[in-house]
Amino acid sequence: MRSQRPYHHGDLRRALVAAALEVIAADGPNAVSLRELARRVGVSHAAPAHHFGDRSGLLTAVAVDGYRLLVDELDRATDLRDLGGRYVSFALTHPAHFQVMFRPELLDRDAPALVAARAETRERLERGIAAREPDDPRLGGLAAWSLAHGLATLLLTGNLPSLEGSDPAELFRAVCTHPLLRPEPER
Amino acid sequence: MRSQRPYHHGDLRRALVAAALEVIAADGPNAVSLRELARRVGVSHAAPAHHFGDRSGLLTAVAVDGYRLLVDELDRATDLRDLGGRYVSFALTHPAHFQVMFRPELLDRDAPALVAARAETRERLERGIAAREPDDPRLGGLAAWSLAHGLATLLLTGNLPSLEGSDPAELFRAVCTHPLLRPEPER
DNA sequence: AGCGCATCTTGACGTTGACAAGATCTGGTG
DNA sequence: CACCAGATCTTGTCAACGTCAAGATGCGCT
Repeated sequence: MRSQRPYHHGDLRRALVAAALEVIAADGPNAVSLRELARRVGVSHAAPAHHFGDRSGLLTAVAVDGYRLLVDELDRATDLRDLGGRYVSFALTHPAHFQVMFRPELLDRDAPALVAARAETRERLERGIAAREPDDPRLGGLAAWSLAHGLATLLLTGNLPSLEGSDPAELFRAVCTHPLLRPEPER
Repeated sequence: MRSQRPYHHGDLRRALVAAALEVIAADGPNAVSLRELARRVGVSHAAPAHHFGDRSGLLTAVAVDGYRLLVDELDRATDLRDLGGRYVSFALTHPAHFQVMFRPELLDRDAPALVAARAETRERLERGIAAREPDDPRLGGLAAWSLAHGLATLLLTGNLPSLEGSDPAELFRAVCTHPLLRPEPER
């Protein structure tokens, strides 16, 4: 935040990620342009390339950042239902991160930092499931994750306009409890 | 499929949508370039603009196409669980359509054809819910839609590699029945 | 036969991602 | 303290893209 910009920005990498998050939150990930981010931050058009290689490198950094935040959030969960609530809540408080995290074609799929961050997240989810459903965590995990992820995605894509203002965690809890998801009665 | 291309293509609109679907299925929606589609189809670089206006117009046409196909599929459903199964199944057999349908920032949100197609789809979903849960279809619908949509999305984004080959409808049925989603016992 | 309009082409402009080569600064070694 | 190696950033360039404007072509209706 200096009036005269020195030759070295000092914290360019972080600044670019922050700028990218703003753009994504406003207009989605495809609106992200390396050149415009550079302009916003006040560096030359090719400066971002040095830190991220290319566009997908930048978005990968955003995704990694997101996975780290999500892990922090999930670590605070007390039980499985709370875990799901926090998952949905994270998606809505960090929509830019969440979108990028689940758009693999935008990312460097095999970047070590990304696979590590993803593995860490998955471990948290599996741990939450295993605590509740020790016998067959696979199917249970799938059910819980699908429900939370679907709710989050539908909310984020504007498909549930009537629920726009609701508390996401509360919503997940309600949906989770709904009798509809119980096994169908024999007919 | 003629050796000499006449001045008028004859079915350019449909051909462009088909080409777009190929590209999307291969590399995602951002990989769609009007110029490359034109090249594939054998017309000049500005021909697509006449039919779709701009890029988002083309993708909107793809989305509308997708909603129509989805409606056709959902109309075949016998009960609610079948409806969900068909939803997930559609997502995996028409991944290109599905992706675009749920990426609002790529579309002309208010295009009449789009809002009509979307309304028609939503009506099918609500009808399926109301048949099972006549009292409070809102929450039940949310639960079922979230579960189906989440499962579909996780499968499509490669987050469930171990389930890659499975039958989607079968998966939905299993997930739907899983006791995890029953109300938690009092503690 | 001929006209109007939808369809398609050609050409141009500004923007972007990516690459290459050079400028500037920083931290550590002598 | 002098100085160098490498990290950081700039400048210049290229092909590709979306979009617009203006012109060419041919279909179908009268």
